[in-house]
Amino acid sequence: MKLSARSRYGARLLLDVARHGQNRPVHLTEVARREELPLKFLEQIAIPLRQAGVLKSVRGPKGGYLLARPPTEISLAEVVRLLEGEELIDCLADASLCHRVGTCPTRRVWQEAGQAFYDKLQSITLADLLTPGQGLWEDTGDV
Amino acid sequence: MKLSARSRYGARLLLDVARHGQNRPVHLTEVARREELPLKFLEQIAIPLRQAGVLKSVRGPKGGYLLARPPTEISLAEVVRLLEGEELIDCLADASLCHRVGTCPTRRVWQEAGQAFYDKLQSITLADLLTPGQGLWEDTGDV
DNA sequence: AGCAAAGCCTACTAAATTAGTATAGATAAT
DNA sequence: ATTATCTATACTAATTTAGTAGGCTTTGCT
Repeated sequence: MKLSARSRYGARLLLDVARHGQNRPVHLTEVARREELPLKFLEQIAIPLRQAGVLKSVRGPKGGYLLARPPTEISLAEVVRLLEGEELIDCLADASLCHRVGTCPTRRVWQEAGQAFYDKLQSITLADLLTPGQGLWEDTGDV
Repeated sequence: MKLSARSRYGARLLLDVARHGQNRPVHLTEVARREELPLKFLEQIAIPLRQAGVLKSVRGPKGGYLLARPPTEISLAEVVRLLEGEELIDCLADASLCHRVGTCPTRRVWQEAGQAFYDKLQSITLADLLTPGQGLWEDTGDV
């Protein structure tokens, strides 16, 4: 149970685009350099984010990526869900995997824990990460 | 990001021991049969649970496992932490993996989300799973 | 028109993790 | 003693994740 590099890199990609894409498209070569992440991997990560309407792209020279929406309207939950593959728990993703579906009391537990995870991410937007120090979410958990 | 079979099986193992280990040790052969799980895998899972004082064992014939504490005092968080390997996020587990540690605003997000996940599991005990339908935690989330 | 800089897409490979098996040993009831 | 059970380590196979490669498409610039 590890958060994948796709999600981690995806968040950093979006953050980088948010920071540098105010007035112009940001190309991935830049992001790869600044964030020290592999370009080809970033290209793969950008695609579902664009398809889902989180990023928008400009093709051709001087092209690149921009946020498709204001950073206040992009939650981390959306990003992780797109990149992580929806379901955290196998026996929830595919009921046929386990014929105990109807009675197994543990399924419910996993479902709730996964929900709690995503609920927390839902409450954090890109904008919160752009202005650290005065964040809305800074006071919610003592870790 | 998937919950591992170890955690899922571990929870079922404990539940089975809780149900059948009232008056006698439960041996893993039984559990394997009832829960349709591989015996050898269960043996591996039982070890850290015993070492952590969640299960206790009786060796020799008529031996088996018992809960080391009442089911009200065994939270799912403890079980998952023992079986899953502590940290959900690589760059939190080992700071040397990323030299941006000091400044990267995303680390904090992952930390909080992981915390939310474990907080939810912390609130659910084995006892809650033993008495479904009137559960303390049944009303907390609408999924 | 044509070159070059970008994104787009698919397929492949390598590394790591997870799931499960095998084998050998320790302990204790009978 | 024998046998049923837990204990421990090492191994293997399957799956997933991370990353690479190559070629295609679009479009600004000259």
